[in-house]
Amino acid sequence: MKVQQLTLGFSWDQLPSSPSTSSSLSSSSSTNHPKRLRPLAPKLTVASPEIIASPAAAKFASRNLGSSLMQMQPGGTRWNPMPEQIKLLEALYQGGMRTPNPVQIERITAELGKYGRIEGKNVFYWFQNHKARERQKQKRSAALLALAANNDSLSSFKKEEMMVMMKKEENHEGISSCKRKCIRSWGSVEESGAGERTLELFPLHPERKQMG
Amino acid sequence: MKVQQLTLGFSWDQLPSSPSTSSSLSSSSSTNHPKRLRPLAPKLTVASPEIIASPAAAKFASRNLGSSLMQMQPGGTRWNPMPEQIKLLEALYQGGMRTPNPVQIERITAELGKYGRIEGKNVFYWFQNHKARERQKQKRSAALLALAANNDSLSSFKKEEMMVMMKKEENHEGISSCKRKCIRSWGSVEESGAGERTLELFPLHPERKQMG
DNA sequence: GCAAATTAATGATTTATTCAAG
DNA sequence: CTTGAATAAATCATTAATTTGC
Repeated sequence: MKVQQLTLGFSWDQLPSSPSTSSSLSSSSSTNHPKRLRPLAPKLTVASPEIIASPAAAKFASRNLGSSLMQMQPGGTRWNPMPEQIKLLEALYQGGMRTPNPVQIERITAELGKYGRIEGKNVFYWFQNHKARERQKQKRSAALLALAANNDSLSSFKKEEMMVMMKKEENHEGISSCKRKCIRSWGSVEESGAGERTLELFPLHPERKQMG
Repeated sequence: MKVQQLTLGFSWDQLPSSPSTSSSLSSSSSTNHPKRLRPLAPKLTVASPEIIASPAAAKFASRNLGSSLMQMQPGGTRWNPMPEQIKLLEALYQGGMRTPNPVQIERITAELGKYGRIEGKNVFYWFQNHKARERQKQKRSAALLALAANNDSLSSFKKEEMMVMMKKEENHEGISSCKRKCIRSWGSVEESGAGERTLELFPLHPERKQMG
């Protein structure tokens, strides 16, 4: 059934302000979505009691190493990333950076040095580890799925977590490659009396996420 | 399962694809097109017959939907927006529109149809893509700004060690297959001090498979 | 100047994530 | 907790634009 013949007055000035709530605007505009908190995120406790107080002090310290006074970190040797550092690194990672070249690492190190002692190798290792552990996450859930498929005892894991992971894998593995395609279609088909409809891809009720 | 076909009273219908417009589109007063002209002109005729088939139609076929006739459009290429269309869409975007609802999409489609063949899905995709890619740009420029804020200190780390490890990492990515593209994408070490050309901090296609 | 080869841009699809009603 | 609805992110694919060798 064609919905056509929109012989409306149609002034473009009205469009941006949707006549009916147009709530989708509110959810996606410039307001950054602060990643909903995830229950399972370990969140990497960076803060230990002996962390360097201010970024400036940290920077100064990083420039003037050699004094034993500067060895304020517990182990004394390992890089302990500051939250700001993690933030920038993850931003870069999400921007697509995987294996930065030396020039890039130098720049990143220089920037991160504002917030705490850091060397280029730390940056390099961080990318290496982050990349690898992202892959590990994927593989772990796949392995768990395989386990669950063959073994129903499953005593050592919580079943809730298992089900969550299985659900994630469902789309990839459960549905075979040939089948998971194309349930959607845009319906370029002529009307021709055919009963098939296209998948509704747009909210019929744009007011859905209208909530205070 | 997750997605299913809904039989709702709303479906996207494309504008009447005036079959005779191909010549008029390409030849009419097209001197004003600074970029992207002629949506219907096939560039090369190497194609075997099935290339013309649109993926949506193929999927549709694979899914047993009776489909007495599902002839795809003769000019079954993807939508290639006219400058006027882009101008209007960008105006709407800047006006705040991000995810237009079906009614809005219908109106926009009707309006843009004055300048060339277009369907509702094109409008929908345009907003989705534009929104996503504006976000990407924002992220990247933000990270670049953060990095550019500091360039004074150089970190101390062993470049040679890192290069060895990087080489290990890159082995499986088929760098050798691409000749000089990688130099552009990843930057080269020796241009560290030369020129003020902005170094690309992000690979264009980080995890992409090698090009054919 | 020109086509072939390549690159960058972006249209179109698919997959993963989020939210909250039931 | 499960599931439907919607969207964002990632990916695939095609085309305009650019480069390159003659």
